[in-house]
Amino acid sequence: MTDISPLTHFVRKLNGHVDLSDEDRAMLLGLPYSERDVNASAMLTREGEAPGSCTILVRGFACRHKLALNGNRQIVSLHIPGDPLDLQHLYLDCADHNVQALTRASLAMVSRGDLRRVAQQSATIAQAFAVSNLVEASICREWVLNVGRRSARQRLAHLLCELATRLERHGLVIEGCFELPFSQEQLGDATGMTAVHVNRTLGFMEDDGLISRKGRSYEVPNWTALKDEAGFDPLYLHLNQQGAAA
Amino acid sequence: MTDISPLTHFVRKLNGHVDLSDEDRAMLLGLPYSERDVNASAMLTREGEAPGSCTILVRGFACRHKLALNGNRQIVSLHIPGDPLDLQHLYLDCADHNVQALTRASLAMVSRGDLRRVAQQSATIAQAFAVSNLVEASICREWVLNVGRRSARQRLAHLLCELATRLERHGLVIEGCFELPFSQEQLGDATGMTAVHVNRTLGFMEDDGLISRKGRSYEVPNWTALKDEAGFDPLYLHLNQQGAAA
DNA sequence: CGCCTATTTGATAGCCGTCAACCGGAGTGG
DNA sequence: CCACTCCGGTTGACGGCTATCAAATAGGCG
Repeated sequence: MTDISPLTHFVRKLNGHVDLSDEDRAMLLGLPYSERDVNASAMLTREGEAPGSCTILVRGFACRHKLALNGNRQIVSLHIPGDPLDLQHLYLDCADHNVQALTRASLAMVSRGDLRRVAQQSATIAQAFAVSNLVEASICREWVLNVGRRSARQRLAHLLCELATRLERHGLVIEGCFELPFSQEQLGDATGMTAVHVNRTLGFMEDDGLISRKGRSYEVPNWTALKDEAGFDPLYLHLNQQGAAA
Repeated sequence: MTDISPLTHFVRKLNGHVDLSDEDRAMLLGLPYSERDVNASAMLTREGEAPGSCTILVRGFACRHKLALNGNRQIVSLHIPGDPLDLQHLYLDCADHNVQALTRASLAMVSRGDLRRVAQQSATIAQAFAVSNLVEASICREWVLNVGRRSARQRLAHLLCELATRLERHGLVIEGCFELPFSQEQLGDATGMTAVHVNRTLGFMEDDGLISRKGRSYEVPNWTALKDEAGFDPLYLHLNQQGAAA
């Protein structure tokens, strides 16, 4: 398979969940899609809407978020290239959260009908979709733990571990360095903290040598130390089944 | 269908997610199962295990929970009669959380093979399983918001609203009264608070007339007031599609 | 009646939110 | 080229919500 299809990362992700056959991969890579570029902070879905087609994040970062009464925002998941952004709408008609781009992003729009079709033609693909949704749910459970029962420093450490692990699978971590194009306010919205406290806490973590930062790129000199600090166990990411090339 | 099958509540719940045909309901109610009674706080699944069969909660209450490094526990979901407890293990091999009974409970154990079979025979049932998992994920997202961005009082108010709404569908709320057989420590584990603070906060809510309590039974004199306090919008429960009798 | 658990209440400490100000870089327009 | 603006990051002071520690009370079950 050529590596230039916008769906490559998506297929690679699915292949990490189940063992796709060559035909499965071909079928997925052959899905008709239209590309769409959006600016940073573009709203992709609003709570209560019924999205028409399914979106796959090709380039850039996005999040799901919900709002409390007082306007406080809570990010409930972060998404990297290759992540489907509304696979759940194959089965649910109404969006229960907002989806928003965090950076400039490229999207591949695939029709629900076409996705349903490939899922009907291949039980393995259907299972891959199911697993994708279930892994998202597992990550969400870990976030409840993160936000509910860990200190500010542990929350951030854990988030960094998770994102690094997920990015690594797409080759986006090089020698412990990776780029997280999130503002500190966004990091706070993901961890249930204020931007000010994110700033301070990252500063302390840097003082302690857990991380080093330059702008929004992060370097982790000692992964073991960071993971121990966070209590990070990648089990919940369900990556055990290593997929090969897409 | 007779109303005495242990699977009745389960089928009714699925029927609330999709429109099951009469044959679908008959197929589900005809699933072979073995019943099992467990004591309060019995562990049903442990993180890291690979459950053999699927469990449906027939009577009593249960929860999923995870532990932080320091031993702090976070309950990530609460379950009432009719809820499947490991439907996700039709697709995932490894449990990413613990499942534990909170009261004495009756379980219906169904083999993964049998469940897979009915899902293959009826696309509607397969969809119902998918929706069940997705609704659980939606509830989990709401919990992230709850724990991350709401005050202690709002968290408890929201939890009460959610549980009352879910219980109501099974006829377990009578004139604003319902029974929540959870200790205050468990309520704290679900909302990211300590038992002491749960106690105080419930006391203040009672002082303010939002709820009244006798032991572990709760009465809500004014639902609108409680929902306003919590910022409760039942959209995320995806109950729009009202199922009829099971 | 006695044990054990859950609930309740009090006192204290600390993490984190809030408010506010300042700084720095990127983009814009004169 | 420089001034201006804006947004994000940084730092400080202060307060409040909630955790922690501790002890007393109540309730369930043998």
